[in-house]
Amino acid sequence: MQPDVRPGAAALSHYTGRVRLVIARCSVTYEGRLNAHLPTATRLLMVKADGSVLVHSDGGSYKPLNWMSPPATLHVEEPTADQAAQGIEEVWRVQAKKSDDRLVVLLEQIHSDTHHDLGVDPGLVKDGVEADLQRLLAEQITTLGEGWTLVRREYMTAIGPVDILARDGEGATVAVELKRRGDIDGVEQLTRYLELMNRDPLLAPVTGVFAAQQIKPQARTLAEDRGIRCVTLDYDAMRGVDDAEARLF
Amino acid sequence: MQPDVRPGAAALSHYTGRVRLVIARCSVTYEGRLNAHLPTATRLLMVKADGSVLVHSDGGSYKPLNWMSPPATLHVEEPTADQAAQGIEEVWRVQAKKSDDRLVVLLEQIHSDTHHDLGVDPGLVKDGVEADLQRLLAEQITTLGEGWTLVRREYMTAIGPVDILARDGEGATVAVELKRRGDIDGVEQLTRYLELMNRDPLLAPVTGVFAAQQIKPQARTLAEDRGIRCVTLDYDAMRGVDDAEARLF
DNA sequence: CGGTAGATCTCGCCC
DNA sequence: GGGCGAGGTCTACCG
Repeated sequence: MQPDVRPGAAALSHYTGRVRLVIARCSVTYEGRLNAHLPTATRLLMVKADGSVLVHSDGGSYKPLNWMSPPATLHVEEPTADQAAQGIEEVWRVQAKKSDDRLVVLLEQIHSDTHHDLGVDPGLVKDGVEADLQRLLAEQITTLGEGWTLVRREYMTAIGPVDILARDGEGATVAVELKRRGDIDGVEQLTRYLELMNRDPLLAPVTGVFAAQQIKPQARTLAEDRGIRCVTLDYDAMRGVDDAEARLF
Repeated sequence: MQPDVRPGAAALSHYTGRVRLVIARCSVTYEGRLNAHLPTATRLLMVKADGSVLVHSDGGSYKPLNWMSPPATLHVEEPTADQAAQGIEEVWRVQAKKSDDRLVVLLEQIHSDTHHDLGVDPGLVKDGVEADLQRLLAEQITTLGEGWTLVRREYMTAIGPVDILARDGEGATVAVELKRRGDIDGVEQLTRYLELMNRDPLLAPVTGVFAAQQIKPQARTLAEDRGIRCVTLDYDAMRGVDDAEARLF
């Protein structure tokens, strides 16, 4: 297996500052693309070196209840007399640098406040995303039929790139749209490409193949109604072939 | 302004357990829908009461470098002799309960390990999402033209709900698709609705309006090519009208 | 439970 | 920087 190591993968993680963790009873207000408010409760506040702030509760998923995206600046203020009378100990104003989005945190009881050095992160190495599927299918294009040949991957058109352009056993042109999960959007996308390419007398006629690890029934129905062939791909099997071929060299 | 308080908003945050925060030098491997690996570095590990684990670096945005979604179970193991020889102090195996997704964390140096009680979170109150825009446009349907009237919001069809169904000044039926940001997907969505509705002799002819706070050039081109009118909405102005009307009562 | 569509989407790429 | 597409999308809603 060849992991898809992208040089940019680590580029966003090169901050070398410190992370600040605060456990506090607080209320939080976001004003920007929408308005969002969190009533007072005890939460985890994470402040990263780029000024971004994450407000987490115990539960939910990886998405914070409320947050400010980087780059941003955190200003810590003393409470006003009124705020102090309500038990507020600190006021955080987090201002986005590239918009007027802002996050205000009113901290009532600070249970814990720590800083930690994390250093540079080497970043994530991924394998098995659509790009890997595309590489494998391009290498194993005869999966789609005997005598098929690859024209090219990412064939550019005026409205975007066709995942794979190929020729079938009779030499006819085929546009292949590839998805991990095939749903209606992918069929629409392929349909737009086919309409455009079939208007080009140098390319027409072009037929379509919708290939995915899993194709939803509604997407299959729509595709077949439009004369688009649906193919379910077995990623593990394709990867197995890839590994077997690699061992030959 | 009437905030859109959804009773379900807090439903996911009712866990009353503790959050565990660990700062440690570690490597992380995820195996599931794809494979993803993090080489050794110092990171923040967050373990929530539902067994979910978040691996954060200092930087990026709110998305963790790697994670396990709830519900999951965390098993903490002693290192094998080999692992101990490599300096590994603890092995975490995080297993998803509803799939065979798993996350393995090898902890080499644990700098900090704390637990915190957060309690129940009341959840987020939002205002300004598509639902709010839809309510405002339905109330101010004459924004789209003199003499226009509302038929109904969320008009159900066989393939999904049309955001707003209205009649223009001449009494002709109009389907309105509403977006905060209008791109090509929204045009495709409206096109599917229009095709379906225009096959129904009781409804046809139905024309389309694509309304959004911002419409991307490619989406506008596609829409106008299909005879769909594009309207840019001013949410602040619409909210201002709403507030002014509210003050009359 | 599955399907659809929204999101302060985030993230990465290409122009 | 904008546009576009993918995502371990996540999340809410509706059948």
